[in-house]
Amino acid sequence: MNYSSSEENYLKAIYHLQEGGGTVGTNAVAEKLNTKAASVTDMMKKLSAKGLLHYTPYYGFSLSNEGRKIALSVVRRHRLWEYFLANRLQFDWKEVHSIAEELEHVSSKKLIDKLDEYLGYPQTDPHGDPIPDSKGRMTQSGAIPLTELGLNLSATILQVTNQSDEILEHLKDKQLQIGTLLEVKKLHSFDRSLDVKRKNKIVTITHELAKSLLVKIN
Amino acid sequence: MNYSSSEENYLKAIYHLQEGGGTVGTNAVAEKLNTKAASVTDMMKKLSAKGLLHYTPYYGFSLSNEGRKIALSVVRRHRLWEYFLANRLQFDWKEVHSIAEELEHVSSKKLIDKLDEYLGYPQTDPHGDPIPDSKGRMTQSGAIPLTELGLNLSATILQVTNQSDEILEHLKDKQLQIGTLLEVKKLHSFDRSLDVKRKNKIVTITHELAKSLLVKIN
DNA sequence: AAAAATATTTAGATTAGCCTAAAAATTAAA
DNA sequence: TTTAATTTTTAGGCTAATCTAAATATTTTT
Repeated sequence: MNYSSSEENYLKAIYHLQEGGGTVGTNAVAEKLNTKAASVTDMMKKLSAKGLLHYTPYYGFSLSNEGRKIALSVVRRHRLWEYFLANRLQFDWKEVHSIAEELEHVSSKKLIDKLDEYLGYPQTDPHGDPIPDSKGRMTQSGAIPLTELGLNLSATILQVTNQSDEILEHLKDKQLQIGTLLEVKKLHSFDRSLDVKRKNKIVTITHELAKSLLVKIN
Repeated sequence: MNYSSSEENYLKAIYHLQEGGGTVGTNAVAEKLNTKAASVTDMMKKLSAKGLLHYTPYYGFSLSNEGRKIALSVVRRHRLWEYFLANRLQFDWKEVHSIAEELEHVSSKKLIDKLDEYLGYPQTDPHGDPIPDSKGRMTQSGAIPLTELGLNLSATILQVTNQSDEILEHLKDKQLQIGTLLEVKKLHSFDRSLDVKRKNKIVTITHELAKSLLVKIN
């Protein structure tokens, strides 16, 4: 019933890589967790022996129901702590991720449920990502990646899915944040970059970056 | 500059066992941490190699200045989290210890300093133990063990130094808590137990228990 | 002060999590 | 469809933290 930080990290990584469905490969997990493929294979054997994921050698893995349940509870802990850090302790939203990576492994269920209550049952973390409730349910909004937003449609940034320091820094530079209103004005086919209008200014965004910005049409 | 949870636990244990001065033995540490003497010896070699404690084989160990500094920072984290759990998340003071044992190993200094600020720089945790400030200083009150309180002197319970679940349960039963006013009315020399008056009731307390209750004369 | 009891250390294993290098399987390219 | 490139797994090692059992010190008792 209790899992090591390492096991939890693997389950969470696979959960994020699955993103909806399909299977995940060894290298993808290794890259996400900054380990080597051989280490991943070791852990996959252990986790599948425990029934937390389905594993076919050379083919890939996907979470079992039990595995997804655990992954969701880790995601819940992570995002609640992020919310706490940003909204109560006044951390900058760029700093919260790495601290939450540690806090998320403190396993008391009662702690997390009481924290949730104390925070007023927030729906999303400071990055706009939805927070699973104590039963693992998430209220999913109609979010789409900015790459799929039609021209001249007014939309709001809901979520940043890729949270590398680089991207966060970049967003700050461009003054794009959760809640920012924008419209796509032009699409450059030669490099797939986008010209985006916010207030009266036009900024250019690479396809890479646009992929990790989830927006909602107003 | 960064220590494992295990190393931190050993340093904290030795800190508590030293309690003012003197050296600490292998078995005492083993008992406190629920490990075996051989494990303690192994760790003592490592910690003394790192300069965190003074170690003479067969004689004992005591913290170096650097070791004490680390121990104090762990104690600080522990007690701040206890305070947070009890005063913000409404945990019963008996429950906070074990959760804080996990939280205390999240190492971000900035996190702890911001938490301290958020909580309003509390002086003591829910057990009445003083919380070291960010420089490791503690404001020590004139606390004495109940065993040393004179007869018929009115005093207040300040602190419970031994926090086993058993003791905490026992205190709840006897309705003794931080802040409770009491007087020692009688001392039974044959078993060293004490008759203590709180409000109008007299309760009997073993010498064992009295040792771990720190009080302050009013 | 010798014997007995206790405390501490050493020797040798074990487990989890990770690694490198080599082997095997799969997929892509010629 | 054979060869080349890539991906994944296996084999064998390493470190931190733990353990048991045996050896060595120290302390206490007689």
